Amino acid sequence: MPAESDCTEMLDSETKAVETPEDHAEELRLWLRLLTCTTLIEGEVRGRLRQRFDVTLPRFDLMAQLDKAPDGMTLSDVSKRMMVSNGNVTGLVERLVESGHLDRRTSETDRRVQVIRLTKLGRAEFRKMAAEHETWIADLFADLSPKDVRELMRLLAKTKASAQKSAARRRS
Amino acid sequence: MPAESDCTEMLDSETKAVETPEDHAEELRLWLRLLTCTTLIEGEVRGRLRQRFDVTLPRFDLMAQLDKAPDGMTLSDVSKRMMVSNGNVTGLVERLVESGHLDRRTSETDRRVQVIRLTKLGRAEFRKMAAEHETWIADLFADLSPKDVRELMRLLAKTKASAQKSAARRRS
DNA sequence: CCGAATTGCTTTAAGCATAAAATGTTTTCC
DNA sequence: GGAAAACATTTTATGCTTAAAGCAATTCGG
Repeated sequence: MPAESDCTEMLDSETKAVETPEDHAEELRLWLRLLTCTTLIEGEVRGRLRQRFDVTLPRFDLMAQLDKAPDGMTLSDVSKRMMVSNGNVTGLVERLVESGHLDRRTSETDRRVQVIRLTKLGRAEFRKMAAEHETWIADLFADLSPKDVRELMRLLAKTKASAQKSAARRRS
Repeated sequence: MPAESDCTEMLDSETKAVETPEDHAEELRLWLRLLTCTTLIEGEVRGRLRQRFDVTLPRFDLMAQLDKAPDGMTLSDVSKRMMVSNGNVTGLVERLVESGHLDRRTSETDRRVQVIRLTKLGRAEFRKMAAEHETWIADLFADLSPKDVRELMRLLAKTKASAQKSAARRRS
């Protein structure tokens, strides 16, 4: 048995007598800060999309996914990529088909599958929005140096991997 | 006129003839990664809160705010702290009062103001949830070294400041 | 004082989001 | 071939979220 658990150990959850509840306040503060940053930027982007283009963020996100897939995507693909529930996509697509931005058809080889893609209108509108959107993001991150950006990218990649591992751990 | 704008310049938005549209792909990628991380972790926390305590994340967040304010808070305070709309808080509070977790009363000095605080039940339940929640967060960030955590904190602070500045710039 | 902002909150209408159950389709595997 | 499992999507029930409009109480400027 290790004298001191100096870092992360699986043992904690398996050895019975863990006396020190351990202090995870730093991680908690980090999580709250991460959340604050995201909420702040997301709210800003949402507001600008609404003001300038009268479009919602989820609609924009969905169109962004489709813009990268000229041959279309299935609803499941979209759902995975956007990390939202299946049912959510159904409604979102419904409204975007309604407004003429999306085209939806049943796959010919598998009648369970719906393939959606941007219409000409949808693509044109998205491109316009995306160009402006990119400048907003650049402005929101304007005070970060290129080095900061690189470093953040690296640390967030590490964070993502860590979280995915933890999520997988739970599911198993 | 500077020969080359080698970094961020206000000039860009003021001098008419900016030929190069500039490449902000890095910032865009950073934003997407930030969003992915947050969504991933948030979804995980949401799921665990639901499974273990049958509580939603917004409810938990609201209780967390109140736990830090033994004398209670006004709805506006809560709304600002949580960075959500006023109307949102109204409904959340309604349901939490209903379930006996919150106590709400009209301020005696200003009858527009509603002061809410945790009930004994609310506080007890929150403390139980918070303790477990902290271990989840620790686990989700487990692969980050203490140095990584510090560095991320620093960079996110910088990011937050930058975004706030940009948001203020727009509002003015 | 008193009308005009301002403030704090609620309501409304629309849309977003989830989990879980239901529906129809295709595979799998005896 | 045919039951059972797996799959893609939709439906259902509930709750969250926003922007904008509305209401009541307070404060401000003349």
